[in-house]
Amino acid sequence: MSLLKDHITIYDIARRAGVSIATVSRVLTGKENVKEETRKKVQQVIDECNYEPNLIARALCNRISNTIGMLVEELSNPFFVTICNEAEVYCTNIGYTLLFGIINSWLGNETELLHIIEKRQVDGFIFLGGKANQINPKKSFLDEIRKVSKRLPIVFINSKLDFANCYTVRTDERQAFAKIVNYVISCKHKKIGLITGERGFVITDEKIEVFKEVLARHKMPVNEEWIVSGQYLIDSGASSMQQLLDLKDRPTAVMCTNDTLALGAIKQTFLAGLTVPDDVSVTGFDDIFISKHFIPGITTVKQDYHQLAELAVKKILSHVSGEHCPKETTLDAELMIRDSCKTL
Amino acid sequence: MSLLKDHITIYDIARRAGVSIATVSRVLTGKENVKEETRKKVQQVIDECNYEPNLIARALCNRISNTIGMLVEELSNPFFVTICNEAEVYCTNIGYTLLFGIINSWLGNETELLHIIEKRQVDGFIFLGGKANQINPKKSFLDEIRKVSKRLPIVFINSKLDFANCYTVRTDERQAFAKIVNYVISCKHKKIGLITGERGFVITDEKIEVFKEVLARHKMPVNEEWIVSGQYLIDSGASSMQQLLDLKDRPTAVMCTNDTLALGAIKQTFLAGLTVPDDVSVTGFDDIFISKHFIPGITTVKQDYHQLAELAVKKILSHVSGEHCPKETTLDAELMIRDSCKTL
DNA sequence: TTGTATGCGTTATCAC
DNA sequence: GTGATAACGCATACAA
Repeated sequence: MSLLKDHITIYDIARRAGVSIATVSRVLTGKENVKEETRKKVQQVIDECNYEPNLIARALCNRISNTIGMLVEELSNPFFVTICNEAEVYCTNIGYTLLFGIINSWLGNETELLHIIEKRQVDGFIFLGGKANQINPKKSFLDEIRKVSKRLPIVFINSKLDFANCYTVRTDERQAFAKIVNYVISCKHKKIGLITGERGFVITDEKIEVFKEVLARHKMPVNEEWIVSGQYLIDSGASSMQQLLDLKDRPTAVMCTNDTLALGAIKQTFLAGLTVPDDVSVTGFDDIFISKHFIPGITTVKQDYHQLAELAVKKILSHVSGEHCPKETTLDAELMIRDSCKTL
Repeated sequence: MSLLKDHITIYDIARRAGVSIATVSRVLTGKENVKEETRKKVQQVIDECNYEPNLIARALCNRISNTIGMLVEELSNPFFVTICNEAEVYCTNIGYTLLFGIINSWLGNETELLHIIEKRQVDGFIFLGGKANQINPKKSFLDEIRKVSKRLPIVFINSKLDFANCYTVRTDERQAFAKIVNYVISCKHKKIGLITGERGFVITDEKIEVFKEVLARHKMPVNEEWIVSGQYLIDSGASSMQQLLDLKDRPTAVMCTNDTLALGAIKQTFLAGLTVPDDVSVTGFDDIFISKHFIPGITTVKQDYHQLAELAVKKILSHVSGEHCPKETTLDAELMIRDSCKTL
């Protein structure tokens, strides 16, 4: 039985210091005035005892837990992990703690996971991926989000739901993808293919739109046969690529809507006995950590992971402390030119 | 001000159901007897109101938070992430929540991070990597762990510290590494090199020992020049490989103490104009997700991520509930033969 | 400047 | 089988 943790409490400190618990609490929070002399004495006792306030008790008392729920689609995706990492580090530094919920791995549904975490009295939620990323989320999901958002602030990373206390931090993916499409075109490619993940998601459909728009702007025809959609998995990227390679008239450059797909596409190209970028150029999106180490280094677009994460947390904090903060913040992305796409 | 969350409490339920809060609490916990009729009535009100008990209050009352602190060295390492993912999912399913602390990214030191998390009244700690993995951790660190372990159970994944409430779940890395060394030898390689991460860590030094032992058992001489140590980073694996390639008499197979190093080693081999496995064979350890997708697929050893994570959590639970549980559990690993190591 | 008393939302120990 | 009531550890309004 380890229940008996016989922790030191504020009462112990008060007794040893010869003051009331109110005074101890005052030096703890540092908000109210305490005579310097007594403050010192109390602080000394605190140090001697290695006393640490019980954050659970404090949370119950304050109705603020200094805790944020983070619902992330999939930790196995390097893009998501990096953001979680950044968010976690930032939170730790400001005395917050993240409670993670991993959507895809959880057997129940997304809103159920939301409730499980909400029971722990988080001060807000951050959404990264998941249903919030769908073009047309189910009404039941939207209703639930709307209800929760009445109680707590919610921040969406790279997606957007327009309810009262909902915020968004996102990369301007339209602009970012336009950037890389333009780059590929500038490499003199006339026959450009596109491999995507699941349709019906913002991160997919937006890029398909942009792809077509930019080609149109350059008076280049869009060959629908060269746009192949699958899932956001390496194997899916591979099979999509094979599909393109099998074409009689195949593209000289294949763009992918994320790096995971590009990884699969490049792999498949090699397996087919061809080389990237000599036989076919490939590009990605996100700049996950392995992209610069892959062979060849993947030309892609780098999102500002750090800002994405930090701003998401900051929006929650602002909301909680009653400060005004913009509902939506958009970030730029950077084109990372490496070796997987060559100039013809 | 969102402080006013006007949550529904157990009092509201009690009032609406016409019973006392004690009765509501009874149906909530389900431990004590309640007349079926009143139980139904109360449950109905609970459902109608979508009432969810406040876990913060419950934790304060029970002195059990249903929360576990997980200190992980580095979330950017795919090996660690996978374990965290597994642990998180298992915890969610049993009503627990993990509080992560990311050691390397945290500016302070490891024990400070430990205290930050302990303030949240976690029921135990899981350590993954970090100083616990060192062969000779500093005394100050050991003292701190010993102190904390008097209050809370601690589980080490793939490392071991021998204090009262400390547990260990680990892959038998000695046996596992011996397995792959034997495999490489069985591929007729006579000249085998070894690339490692930082010395002074269990995961490194143990493998070096095993490497030498197995070679000796096969009456093969150990060439110290072929053992090159660096850090557990892709770039380090790359530069170590270059060092080996620069040798007049170089090995035909290069083993790495983890997959990250193998990634770098293979990359560098290609950059040097050579190919894996035709010019040099390479092996890894851990089987991170990208290893099977790399070109060539990396021959490596797969740890049982799922068991590693689940058993760690279970040991905490057992300890908390006063059940006996073995101090140490050892798991087997599986040799994953792919394409990066060929038979001569 | 400091102390007393109350509340935060539960669970658990008593009585009844 | 059920209902008061006292913890749990802290912050704070109000008094002194």
